[in-house]
Parts: sequence; C-alpha cells; structure tokens
Amino acid sequence: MVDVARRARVSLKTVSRVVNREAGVAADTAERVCAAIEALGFRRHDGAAHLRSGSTTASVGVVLMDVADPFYSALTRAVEEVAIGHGFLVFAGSSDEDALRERQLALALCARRVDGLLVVPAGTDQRYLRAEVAAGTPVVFVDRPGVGISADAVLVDNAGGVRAAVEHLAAHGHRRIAFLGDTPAIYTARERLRGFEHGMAAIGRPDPRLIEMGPHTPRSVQAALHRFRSERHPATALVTGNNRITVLALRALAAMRGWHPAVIGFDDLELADLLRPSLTVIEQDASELGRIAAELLFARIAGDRRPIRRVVLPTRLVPRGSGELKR
Amino acid sequence: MVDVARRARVSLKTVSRVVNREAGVAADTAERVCAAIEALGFRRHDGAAHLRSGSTTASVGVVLMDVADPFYSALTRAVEEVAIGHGFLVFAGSSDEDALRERQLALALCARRVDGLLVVPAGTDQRYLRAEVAAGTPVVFVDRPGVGISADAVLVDNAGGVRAAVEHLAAHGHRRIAFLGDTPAIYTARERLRGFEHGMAAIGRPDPRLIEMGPHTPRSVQAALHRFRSERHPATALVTGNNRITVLALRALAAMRGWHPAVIGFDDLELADLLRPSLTVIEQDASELGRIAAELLFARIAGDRRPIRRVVLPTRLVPRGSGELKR
DNA sequence: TTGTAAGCGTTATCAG
DNA sequence: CTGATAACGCTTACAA
Repeated sequence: MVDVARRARVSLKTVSRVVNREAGVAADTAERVCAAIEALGFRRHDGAAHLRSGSTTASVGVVLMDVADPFYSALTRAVEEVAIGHGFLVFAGSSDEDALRERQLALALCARRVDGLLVVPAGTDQRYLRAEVAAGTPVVFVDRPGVGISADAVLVDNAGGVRAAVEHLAAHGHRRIAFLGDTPAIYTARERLRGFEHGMAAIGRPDPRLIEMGPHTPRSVQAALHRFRSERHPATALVTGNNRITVLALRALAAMRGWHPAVIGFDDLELADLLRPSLTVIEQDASELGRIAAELLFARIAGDRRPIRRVVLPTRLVPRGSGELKR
Repeated sequence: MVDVARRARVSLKTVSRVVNREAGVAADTAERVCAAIEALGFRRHDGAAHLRSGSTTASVGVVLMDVADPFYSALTRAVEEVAIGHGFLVFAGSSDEDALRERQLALALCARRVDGLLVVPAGTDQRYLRAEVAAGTPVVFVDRPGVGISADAVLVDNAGGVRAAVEHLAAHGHRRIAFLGDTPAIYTARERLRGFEHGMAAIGRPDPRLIEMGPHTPRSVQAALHRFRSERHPATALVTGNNRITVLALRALAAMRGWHPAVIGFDDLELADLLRPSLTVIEQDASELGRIAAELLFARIAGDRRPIRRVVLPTRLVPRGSGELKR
C-alpha cells in the first residue's frame, strides 16, 4: 500500500480511502490511485485490515463429522449458502468422529478468529470451548448437543422418527423388528435406539437379541443380519440407524437369498426410490438443519443475546415400499 | 498478550516465548506465565502473528462447483486430509457453476492470504487469477483446466472413459447409442461428448438426433429419452454424462414401460450395485483427484518451481449389468 | 534467562 | 479534500 501511495504521489491514508471506497476523494486523485493499484497489482491484506480495525474476519468455522457423507455435505452447503448471503466465508473441517481432532480443529478455527463456530460434536465433552464462548465467539451445535457448555443446539427428532418407523412396521403386522444402530458413543445413535425401544415397548417387549449397535463394518452388519435371521423367531423387519448402515445392510441383504425383511432406513438416500422394492426412510432435512443453525449463528454474531435455544426439527416417514412389506 | 505479561510480571517477549514454546525460559517464569494465560483465558491471535512474521497463514482455499455433489464432496474430503497432514486448514466455497461467484470466492480467498488455491473453474476465463499467481499464490486447477492462465491442472481422462463405454456397448451389439450430456459450457461435458463422438465414429456415423446436451432438468431428460425411444430406429443404449444426469435418466427410465436400453453412467453412484440391473459406470476417482491436486499444491507452496504440470488420471469402466444388456 | 525497540500492512484520529 | 502519526497484537533483531 505504501508502494501504491508513493507511485500515486499521495499519502497512505488516501490510498486506504480509495481502496475502501470512502467518500471525500477528488476524482482525479482517485483515478491516479487506481492506476497505481492496477500497475502494481496491489491487493489489500484483509488480515491486516481486520487487525487494526478490530472488525470481524467475516468468516465462520464448521467442524463436522465428514464432508464426504451426503448428510453432512448437504448441511455444509446450506451453511455456506447462508454465509455467502452475509458476505462471509466458511472454514470447514472433518473430525472423522475423533474427539481430539474435533478439538484441534475448533481451537485452530478460534485462533484464526472466526466470528462464529458451528460444531457437530464428536467427543463427549465440549468444555474446551468455554473459554472461547466466554471470549465472545458464538458457538452453535448442530445435529448433536454440546456437553459441558451452554450453547445453542439445532437437532432433529431422532427418537420420534424411529418410533414412528416402528409403529409403521407394527401396523403392517410386524412384531419381530430388528434394529441396527451406530455406536452408542454417538448422541444420535442413542436417541434413535431410545426411539426404537419406546416404539417396541408399545407392542410388547423389545428383544435385545434383535438389537445390534455399532460401530459397524460390512462384516459386522452381515453377521448381525445372519443372527437376526437365524433366531428361533426370525426378524421380519429391520430398522437401520443411519445412511451408512442402511447401505451396508442393503448390500448384505442382497447377498442373502430367501429372506426379505421389511426395511426402514434412517436418513434418505439418493437412489432410494429406484431400488426394488423402493426404500422406505425416516427423512431428516440436512439442508434445513444447516440453514437454521447457520441463521441462529449469524443472529448471535449480530449480537443476539437471548437465552440459549435448542431447536428440534421434525423427521418424516417416507413410505416407498420396503417398509410396507407385510409380515 | 500485554495483559498476560503484566499479570505475570514479565515482558511481552517472554510471554511470546512461552506461547511459542521457545527454549530458554526459566521453569518458574514459564509457570507464572502459564498461570496468567489460564487466568485471563488468553488465546493467541494467529492473524497478528502471521502479519509480523510474514509466515504462511497455514490455509488453502478451495473453490468448487457444489460441496453437496458427492463427486466434489469426496474431492473436498481428500484435499482436507492432505491439508491436515500439513497442519493446514481449508477454506471451501461452492461456485454453483457461476463464473462471477467463482471469481468472487477465489479473490476473497486470496485477500485472506491463503497460501494456495485449488479451483474447479466454472467460468471460461481465469485471467483474473494472473495477478495472484504473479504475486506468488500457487493455483492448481482440478477437474477442469484454467483458461487464460498457465497453472497446474489435475484432470481425468473424460474422453477416453466415454469412448471405452461406447466400445463396450458396441461389443454387445449396440449401434444406436444415445448420449445425454451436460451443458457444453463445461469442459468435462465437452470432453465427454468428444469421447462419445470418437467412439461412435469407429462404428459408423454418430447420429446427432441421439445426442442431447444440457443443462438438464428432470423434464428435459424425460423429453430427450422419449425422443431417443421414438426414433425410427430407437436407441438401444444410453450413455449419461455425469452422476446428476444419470440419476435423472434412471428415474425417467423407471417411469417408461417397455423400453430398457443398456445404460452406462459417467461417475459412480453409491447404490449403483444395488439397482436391478446393477448400473455399469465409467468410474473416476474423486478422492485421488483431490489428493493429487492437493499434493501438487503443497509442493508448489513448499517452493516447487518446476514447469507447469497437467496430470490426467485414468477412468475405468466398471461393468455391472446395465451396460452388458444385449441389443 | 530476560527485556527493549522496531515493524508487519492496515485503519483511526486528528490536524492542515 | 488530504496527510502525519499512532495503534492493532504479535514476532524479529539485538541488547542487557
């Protein structure tokens, strides 16, 4: 910027004025400055500007599980959309369900002075964010609530969704319903299991042998399904706890001949409607989740000091065929 | 930091030493400083540190088409992985195939002084990046080459993949092969069309009535398929130009009774193997694309001054059934 | 082992 | 309308 000033034969401040489109610069002076900027290929250093002005960095950080998972990538995209609308940029990182990585990412983002943080907690303790929140960085948790810290959270009705799925299967005559969930270390997995147990309790006693929590691999899913099938009273229906598990289960089922349980998956899949039978799912709206969380975050960034909020979005059962197979 | 220094009754520099784990600080002094840091909830301002030290911002920018598209989200994840390995953070943004947005994103990223830029060009002119490259910010183009600027590019063999698909269909007796591609404004769409035409030229003359380029909507795809079917000599096989179009085409085909052309899609789909018939695809490795591009970028960031490189990754035909249907 | 002074690139303040 | 000077929070260079 000094170079530009020298070349345009004006002071530093005048260049700054031109760059920031401040009023009160003579047209010909501005002209000269612009020419110098052009000639020197000058580009303002945003970081330095923020440092001095103490203004915002116009960026938000997002820590999620895995950008490559369709659920989280849809969420990220929605956040990005809201951010762009506010003239903000998005820093994103995947924790890969690793508490340490979540923490490192979140703190690194804070050290960069992001104006706000959106976090899908992987670990079971977010106390490390207390200092940041106290220092004024708004944090909004998405998909799962933060633990050990009071902050906004935007979630979906996990339990209600699974419960509705169980009721739906029961209405089609099923009593031997199996559940294939993710590791109970994950909040959503616990909630979905709870919904399953509630739903089952309404039609009798849930059979623990028909419940298998993760983490799952293709092999573990395959093994669980074989067990469900070889029970004295085999399962006639299956509820899967997330889109990863649904895919593994469908693949394993396709390889098993002569057993066709009804299936309902948690979270939609892109080609679900093209499978035969089409896949019935418990739909959760990742975009909406991201949009609402981002808007809440921007409200906080803008100074909203209202009490902590916990928003729970509904889930919706989408019957397509696989969940309507009779017992 | 001054506050910490005051509280610990040491100089600014000593605090800096402790924060940066520099050697040569007495244990008890360090102790006192740490206590002060703890008490005041001090967190270093990375931006200020970079400003003075002139060091890197330890961040890279990624401008792509749409993070929510599985192809690009897999790519993003791979980039992230490489970045984390280097201790870098990733700024990502979607251009949504809009040239203006691509430009704004890229320049905003540069103003933040990212150490390098990974760009999937949406527009047809990347000259606006010349100044940045001249100023020393390495740029690597991914999936599509940049125009009007000399920079590295990591691409896949689009034409070769489609050509192989056509040959594969021809080997199964097909001559009336239709192509449903994306808008020719997109480099990859043009390349894939070129591959199609080459492939067709080898088995006769390509029929322009069996080619329909985008942009596509569910309706346009439906209409195109109906035309392909109602030709005097209906198409017996179909090649789709990307994963979005493949999904639209499969959905439209499922709604059309009595016509079952062989289908090969460009780019894999998560449930492709579970469809009936299973979907034959031209596979491109998004993760590998992202990984290689990121590694090239980090090499440039590290000072690699070798000549501009253009890397072209192979594509691979994955026969699963839909592409092996006889005429 | 610790401290002082200068300066990174920008904007704020206040004077001409 | 324009400019000199200080300051943002930190690190570097050099002393003590």
